[in-house]
Amino acid sequence: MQPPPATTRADAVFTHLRQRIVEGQVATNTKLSEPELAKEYEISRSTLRDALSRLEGCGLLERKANIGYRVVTLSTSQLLELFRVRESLEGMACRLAAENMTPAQLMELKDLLAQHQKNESLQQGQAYFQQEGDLDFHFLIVLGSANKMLIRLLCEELYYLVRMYRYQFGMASSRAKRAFSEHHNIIQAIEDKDGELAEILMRRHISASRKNVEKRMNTL
Amino acid sequence: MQPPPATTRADAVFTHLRQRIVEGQVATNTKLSEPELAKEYEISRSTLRDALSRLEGCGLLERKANIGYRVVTLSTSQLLELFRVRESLEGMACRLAAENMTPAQLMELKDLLAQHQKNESLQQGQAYFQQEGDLDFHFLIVLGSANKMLIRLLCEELYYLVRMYRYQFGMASSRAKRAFSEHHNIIQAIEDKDGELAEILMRRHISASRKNVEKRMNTL
DNA sequence: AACCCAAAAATTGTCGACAATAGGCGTGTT
DNA sequence: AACACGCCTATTGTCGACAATTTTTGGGTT
Repeated sequence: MQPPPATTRADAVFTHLRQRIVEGQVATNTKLSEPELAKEYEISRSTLRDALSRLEGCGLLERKANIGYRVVTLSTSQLLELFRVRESLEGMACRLAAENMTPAQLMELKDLLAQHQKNESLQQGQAYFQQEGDLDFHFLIVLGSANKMLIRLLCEELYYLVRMYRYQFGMASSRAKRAFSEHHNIIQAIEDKDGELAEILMRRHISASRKNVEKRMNTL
Repeated sequence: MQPPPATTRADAVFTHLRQRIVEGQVATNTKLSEPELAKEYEISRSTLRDALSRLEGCGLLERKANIGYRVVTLSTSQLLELFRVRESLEGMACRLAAENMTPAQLMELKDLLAQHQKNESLQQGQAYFQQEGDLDFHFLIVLGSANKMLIRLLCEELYYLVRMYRYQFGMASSRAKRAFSEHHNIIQAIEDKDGELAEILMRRHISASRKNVEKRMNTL
């Protein structure tokens, strides 16, 4: 079930660079020098460019003709834009998950929630794990939608951006407790096969996150 | 306001190939031979690969390591998946358009509708123009959302797929008249700055299209 | 000192060739 | 005849070098 261990050099560099960018080891808005990066990875520029073009496809890099690649900038306004996109897409994903999720997938989802509850009762301050766990939760629901296009858009494109924002803005969630209970209600709606409600709850869940960020932004 | 006339060779080939694929001149599910295509366009494989990787980013090509690029297959199930994605994304875009559209953009949108009305009253059977016109309508609304991420997802990725399906499945719309009136109501909601209603109407509009396709599929 | 212009340096775009992998073909065995 | 194995061919992955464009640098003028 693991992703195959990078059959090609470009693939390995792609994966590695993606992690570096997401974790902020390559600062946002940095212009990438192809000769420099190629030398660093000890590959040719062709191979590197292959990797870079894929990163562009993930929305992590931007490219201008005759100028080069640049790491995307994470502005607060774009973060809010991302929330809007997630609200709509994940809302739909949740509706479809309620209709299409297999019992095995649902069980996995409930296990994850139970695990979160344990973790939460053990340690309150582990914002990092909670955040990754939150993303796992959303991930499983998207997979449950059984809509390949939705899965590709969210899991292979937008979620890397989401992780990038979380790493760099590090929003320790004061919302953790409430978010957990929202997760619980969402699962209940899915279990009841109530797609309409599931969508509404997911949209509110993400919208509440967005408003939380907006509020935090305004106080700065 | 035109897109700049393809600064680079790869860009020109990208644009040209994209049109060929969208219009079905390169059949779906075709495996692309890099040497062959490079020879046809009289460019090197490197340049071609640059163009191909961008087409992959548009969702028009799929790539497997050590095997190559292949034109995506358009199945009816994937068409229905695409409708679901559009329903959620364009619903959100329409809500945001109601909030953010500039008066100039709104006027442009109303002009487009008026033009459609003239065309429709003149010639009924011009399904092709009606379809492109329909896409223009949706296009303008997405632009009005003022959400760059939404605009990129819809206008630079999904709409090429939409056009591809329309070319190949050629669904002459028996829904044209109703769709037109739905467009009218959507504009009204936007003009009233009623984002909530605008979203609902757009979702219904796309959902109705989806159901129309589903119905047609079942009769085959 | 600020500005503009030209030459130089560096970077991206493009090319053709070699290496590694996948697919097809023929042979041999059961 | 069907299947398995190994070779051969074709395609993709990777490389280094050249061409075109951009950026920097330096000098000259106002």
